[in-house]
Amino acid sequence: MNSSGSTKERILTAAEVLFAQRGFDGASLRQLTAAAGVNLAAVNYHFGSKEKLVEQVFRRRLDALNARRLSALAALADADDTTLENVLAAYIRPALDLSNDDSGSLFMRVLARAFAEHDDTLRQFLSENYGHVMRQFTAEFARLLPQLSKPELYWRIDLVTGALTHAMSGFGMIQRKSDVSELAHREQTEQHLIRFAVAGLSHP
Amino acid sequence: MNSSGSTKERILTAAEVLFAQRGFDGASLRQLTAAAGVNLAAVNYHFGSKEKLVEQVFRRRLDALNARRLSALAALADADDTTLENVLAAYIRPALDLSNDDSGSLFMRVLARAFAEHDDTLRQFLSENYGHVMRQFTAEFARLLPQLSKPELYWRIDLVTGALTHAMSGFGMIQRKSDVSELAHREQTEQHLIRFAVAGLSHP
DNA sequence: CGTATGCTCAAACGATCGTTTGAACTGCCC
DNA sequence: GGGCAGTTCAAACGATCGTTTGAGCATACG
Repeated sequence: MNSSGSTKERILTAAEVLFAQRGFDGASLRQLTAAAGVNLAAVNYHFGSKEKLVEQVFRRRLDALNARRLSALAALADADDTTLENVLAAYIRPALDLSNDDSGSLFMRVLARAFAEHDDTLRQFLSENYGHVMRQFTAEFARLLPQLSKPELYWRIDLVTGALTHAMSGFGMIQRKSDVSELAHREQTEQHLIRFAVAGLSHP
Repeated sequence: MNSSGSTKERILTAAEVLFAQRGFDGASLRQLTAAAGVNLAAVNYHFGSKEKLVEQVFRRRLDALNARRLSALAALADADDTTLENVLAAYIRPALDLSNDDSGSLFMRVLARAFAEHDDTLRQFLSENYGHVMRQFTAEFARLLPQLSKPELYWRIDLVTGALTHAMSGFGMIQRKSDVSELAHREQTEQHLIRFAVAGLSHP
């Protein structure tokens, strides 16, 4: 049982863990509130419903994640340094940083689950609130890869997104070896993802 | 309500549709048996439990899918024609063919859901029954890409798997245009996936 | 001190879940 | 026709779900 922070924060943190482990439907409010060390009724009191709790779990992480992505992208434009590698890094690095945060590490899995569940309500929420981020990065890719037709570019971005979502949510078999530091592993991971994405986006 | 085939077949087909739409937990036996036009108790009578029904849904499709993948790979070896493109086609084409089958088209989504759900029971079942297929293809990739270290190769296969799973389960935004035939669209898709995978696997 | 406000609590609500039961129905062999 | 194995059926079981309720507790303000 978690016992630090406010009731709301404890619920959000416990929800993130349990949603990642068992899914949105699979994690019950009784398990969740027990893990958070709060009363069952606290969820409906503070969030209104389970569905609104799910939204808040996304908001807490995605607001920070996408703000960092956009500011990293803006920093590249300011420095006149918008190479394909750098734009990809602006997209990938904030997500990998999140994986370092002990409680945030599970969030990418929650996100991947949301994609897999095809829940229209959730997809619409994500599209409405964070679609502009993807649109901004897509525009940058289009500028950097002018030789690609629109459909061709969308195809490649779609495939790269699939690969990154898969990898960052920890589906794969790649695990950190004990003789590699956490920092070194993250930088290795970042380099793998970026080089793969560059190849996938810009191949002839 | 479906009304063709035996009770078992009707249940399996309805289950595939509903599992793809609502997930394994989200689809109830009552919805499922109503859609199949059979009695609620028929699932437990014919399959023993809901969990065993899930296994059978996978078995029915994966047995055929992986047999076709392996025979396509064997055909390449016989013809002495094991290029990277051809090996990837042997893996991808049977899955895309499945997407054409009206009732099979949802199965790749079911498979992607299974990945996302991180269910240990299901993952173990898939690994035990179909792990040898992935191992055989991995060995072929290792032979065709001798310049890559083992970890490097695994990284790339992992990322390619993510991209293909994502794309083939229809997560992406790519839809067939009305002025493109179904056959032409599938061949375009296949070419996109193969060229992307070749780039991701063999980039310098 | 009194009371208003924000929060927590145990308990209960109705709904829905997977599963089980025992009777009814089917087609086939003796 | 009588009996039998295979299958279908409506009904019920206990468990668990999200949500609601109303009493109780805390803290701050007049």
